[in-house]
Amino acid sequence: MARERREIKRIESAAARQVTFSKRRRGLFKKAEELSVLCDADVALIVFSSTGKLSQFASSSMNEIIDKYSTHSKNLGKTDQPALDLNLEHSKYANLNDQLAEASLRLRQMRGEELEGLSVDELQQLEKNLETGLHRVLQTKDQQFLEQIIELHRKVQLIARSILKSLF
Amino acid sequence: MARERREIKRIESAAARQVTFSKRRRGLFKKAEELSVLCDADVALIVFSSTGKLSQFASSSMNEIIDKYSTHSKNLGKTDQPALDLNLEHSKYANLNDQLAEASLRLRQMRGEELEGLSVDELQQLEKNLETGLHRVLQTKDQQFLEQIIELHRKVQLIARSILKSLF
DNA sequence: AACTATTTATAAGA
DNA sequence: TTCTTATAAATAGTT
Repeated sequence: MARERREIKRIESAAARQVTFSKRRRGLFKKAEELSVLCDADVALIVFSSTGKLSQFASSSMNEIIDKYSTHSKNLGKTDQPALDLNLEHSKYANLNDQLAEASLRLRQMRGEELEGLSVDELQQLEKNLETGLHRVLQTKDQQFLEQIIELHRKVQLIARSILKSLF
Repeated sequence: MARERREIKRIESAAARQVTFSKRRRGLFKKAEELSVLCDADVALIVFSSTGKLSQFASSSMNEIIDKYSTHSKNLGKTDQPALDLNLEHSKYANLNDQLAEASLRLRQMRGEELEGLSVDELQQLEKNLETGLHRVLQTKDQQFLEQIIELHRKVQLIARSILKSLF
């Protein structure tokens, strides 16, 4: 909604994604609050950024709304109630475990390990990711070197000046 | 945002409130989805109209997000923890969560994102890992190409033989 | 539900 | 991150 229309798909650049996230999150929370006030609605909004940071809004109490939600959606549910909490705890844990296993595998594969099961297409995707990553790392490293050189230059000049001053 | 600016306070007329609720609810859900897609965020939105009707949106699974929310907010929470087991469960869970966050960060860094905090030494280590990984991926890909070529050769020969046989 | 005059949100740039 | 500004999008009141 601005200088240019933006297609609704994942923003690849992490920096741009972060900027857009900040701006749109603010807008979304504002609209959520406005809806709750204008229309006397009960609204809960939970947002986790891609880096895992939590933001939340609740027009009343978050727990209250979540409870209300659970009751509502349970009406259409099928799970019998006895060990629901335990099951939930367990599946939560198992799910997280799965995600961790997945992430570890990806990491090992980026290090060139456990490539046996991958198709040629998957290998090529991996290659592309590695090349992009390598390119960005090199760029960042160069940038840091450059900054250090500039800083050193600055210091040398300062020293030179103070020597000159002390001489005359 | 239209013919006239509307003050953000409860709309007294039930009819007008209902109309505005419909329009704004649609807008809010659209924005919630856009944020989740554009910024790769996990978003959950629960709305109860003033008449008690439920609408919901979740970028992944509502239960999953609510679980994640519960764990997060428990970290800063005040609720007294009656059972020791729950604490144990929770710290296990939190620990796993930390590990996952760590793995995700490493993955993003291998893709060349979030390099800002890294020292030159860390960047060089990352570069070395990427080069090693890339080298191994290329080797594996070549290997697979080679195997496919050999397999094709074998098949061609089989076909050639059977054609020869059928001719004589 | 459709139509627009306006207000708001926001993408890009600084 | 914050500000600015041109433009896209949402929406209040009307039909």
